[in-house]
Amino acid sequence: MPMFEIFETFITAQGDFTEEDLRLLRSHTTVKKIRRKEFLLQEGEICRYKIFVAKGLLKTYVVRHDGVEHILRFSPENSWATDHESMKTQTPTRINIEALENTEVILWTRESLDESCKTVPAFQTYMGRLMENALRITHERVLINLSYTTEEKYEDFITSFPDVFNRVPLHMVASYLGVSRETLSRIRHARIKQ
Amino acid sequence: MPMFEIFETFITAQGDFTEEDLRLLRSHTTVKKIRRKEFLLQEGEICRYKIFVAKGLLKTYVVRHDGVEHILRFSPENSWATDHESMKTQTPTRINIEALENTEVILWTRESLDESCKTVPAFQTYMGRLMENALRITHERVLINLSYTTEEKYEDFITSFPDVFNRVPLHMVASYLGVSRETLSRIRHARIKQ
DNA sequence: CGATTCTTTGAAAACAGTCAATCTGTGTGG
DNA sequence: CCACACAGATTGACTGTTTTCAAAGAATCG
Repeated sequence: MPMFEIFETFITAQGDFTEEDLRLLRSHTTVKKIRRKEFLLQEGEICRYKIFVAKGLLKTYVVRHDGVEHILRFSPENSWATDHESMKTQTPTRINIEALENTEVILWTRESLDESCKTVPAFQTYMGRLMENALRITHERVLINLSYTTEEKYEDFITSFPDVFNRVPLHMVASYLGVSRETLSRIRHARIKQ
Repeated sequence: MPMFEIFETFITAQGDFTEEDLRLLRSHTTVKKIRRKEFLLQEGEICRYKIFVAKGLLKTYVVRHDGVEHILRFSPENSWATDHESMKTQTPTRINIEALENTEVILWTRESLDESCKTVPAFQTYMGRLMENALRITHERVLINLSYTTEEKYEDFITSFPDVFNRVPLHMVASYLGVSRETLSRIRHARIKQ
């Protein structure tokens, strides 16, 4: 399926979009294919795009002073990635967005995103819901960080993101959960034996 | 200063509000005084209000099955509290909102909030910014949870929320950070000796 | 195959949680 | 004013978990 049609199928399920809406959205975006290990955003840059993943998988992460990576988010197909703050305030980002697989994305610049929201009200509504969801999920993640044991976090990840779980190496799950790869390996081992 | 005027002063600094806007907002809200240890929301209820704190201090927290409390947020004056999800979907909440001091609040119901957004565009704009900020702060908190040592989390709390820090007992800071009160006590002790 | 990348394992050390006892400060009522 | 209760903070001893480091074992890819 052509890349933009994937997006059309997705967005049509999220709200009431007319043919004209879809045409407008298409005119505001560019599509891009990137290969595994390529970056869509790197620390120090100003974030230029809001990214829709039509196919493939992205990881959003920060690198600490000592070189340790912390994964903030995985974005598989039909999900989004960006640094909202850097894009909005035009300040350098601390985050990196990298493809874990060969990936096809649809890109909005700040201007074209504004334009899309202005000319396609259903898109603006969807963007609002997207932000609400992001906030809900992030709140949930804070709560999980505070109150779950490492085993529970691991369980939760598997059930919450099964599609991601079986496409990424274990050490990235560990990075997402905030534990060492060794610990997660041992937890998985103990779990399997049950 | 009368309670609603505190809100007027605050909101006027956040956007362009006319006298008429402020009159409309006032007509959509109710004000309330609650005493220390009283609740504005309890687990199992459906959240009825979006809360602006004009004076005092609220804590938002969940209670785990084993009775352990996890504080999600402190809301001192000029900040907000609610369970957005429960309010939007009219489902029972898992969270509690309790006053840590005698507190004065301004309340919007779901209907009056919609009405305020519809009739006062500057208010809707502000609500959008409020959500963006909430998301930014929550993302930052996830990152802190993942990458900071307990000492660093404690430091960060002091500098990020100095006003809250010196109004709440240490064990609540511990609950917010996700460590035991004993550990935080020892960390503080070690810190003071430097 | 050779080179990465990823995972596992063991042992030691660092860290945090738990439990129990004590200490401190605050405010209340007699 | 004192005694007491109460909430909060601290401390020590112990336990349990996680990290770290080092080495070795799979698995994958060009």
